Amino acid sequence: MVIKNERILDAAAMVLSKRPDATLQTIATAAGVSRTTIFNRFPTRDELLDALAADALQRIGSIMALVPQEEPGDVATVMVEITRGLIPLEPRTAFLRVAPGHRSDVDSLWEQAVTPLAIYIGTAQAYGLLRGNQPARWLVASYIGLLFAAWDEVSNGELGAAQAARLVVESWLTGASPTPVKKLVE
Amino acid sequence: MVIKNERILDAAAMVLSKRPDATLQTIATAAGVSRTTIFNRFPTRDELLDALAADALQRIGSIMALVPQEEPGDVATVMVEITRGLIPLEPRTAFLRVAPGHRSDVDSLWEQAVTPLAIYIGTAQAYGLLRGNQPARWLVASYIGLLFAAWDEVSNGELGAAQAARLVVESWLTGASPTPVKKLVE
DNA sequence: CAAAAAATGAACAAAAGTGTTAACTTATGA
DNA sequence: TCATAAGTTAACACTTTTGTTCATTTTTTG
Repeated sequence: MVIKNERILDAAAMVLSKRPDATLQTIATAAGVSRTTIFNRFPTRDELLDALAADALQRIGSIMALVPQEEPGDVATVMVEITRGLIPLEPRTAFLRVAPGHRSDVDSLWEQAVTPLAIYIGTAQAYGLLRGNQPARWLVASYIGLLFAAWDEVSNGELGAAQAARLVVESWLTGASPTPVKKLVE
Repeated sequence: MVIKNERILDAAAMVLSKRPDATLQTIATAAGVSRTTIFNRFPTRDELLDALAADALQRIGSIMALVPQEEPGDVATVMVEITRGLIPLEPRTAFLRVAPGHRSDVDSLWEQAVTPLAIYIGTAQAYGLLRGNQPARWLVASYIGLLFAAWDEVSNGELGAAQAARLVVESWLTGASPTPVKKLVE
């Protein structure tokens, strides 16, 4: 019954993203499961949080792994693709920004999950496809910042997933100024 | 001795931004103060958090209030100005993204603090100074997202305050593409 | 249908955190 | 310097949460 684990993780991710200090009872109720069952699956609270973080980072990593590592191709196309993949992850990953009590290596795991994107952005800069007068690190951070903003808007119901993905890439690439430099794909 | 209140709020903001579930003992230690003293100043934990949130939102609101409400002027200049004001607020405000247990009206107070910017952005759109094909709400959200990203980079020591402010506005206005539409002020 | 596996509820101990109180010490200022 | 205010330590009761145990019920599956 691995399926019930999913229900627990699902509920935990949802509840914790709103209340990082939520109790196991709250999570159990949200999962439609008794508190004892959670302890059967995850011996301690921390292990639940670990599993949750590992799962979330794995999901993010597997999307990030889709970016090409050799030739950068068309940046807009690539970014739209991964953004479309990342946006729907929100329910299971948004808590990462918030929930405490994780293992301390969460930061380095995050860094690791994002590495393919960082490499890609560095390469694209080298090809002159992204501006060279900003640190590659900032280009990554700003993209993630926009992704988080989009996650919020989607979870608020202010944006749909497809629209959000488009806005993130549009904003990240061409900003808020009128008459963008070039048209985005699609 | 209002000054000691400041030390407590300072420490609380710092500690809570890293660990939203930090105990009062942790905060007290970080403030170099005994736990009892905190209770003398703030009768309950929630009241401390309330005071902290109110202070943080007031700081943000007072910077946001600087944007012109009539003629939009030069958007880049305006955005650089408020961003320069917002970046240094990080130590006292970053916890807002994270710390739970606040009064439930924190969201609406946040909305309220950001309203001047939202109005400004709407006006600038109407003047054709910002792209019209994105919801004003997203233009606000994306700016905030970039601001948060910059807060992180500054608190990591990856960026200096001045550099961060410049990057936020540059990214928000013109994005990551090469050959920006127009040069930013300064 | 019957056996096995899993989930539940209830009760309990242990730990951690909040909030209170009181006696003691340090700082402040008239 | 003396009186007052403020801060500290220590102890305590209370509450909440975690984690455990076990008897009972439900679900799965052969």
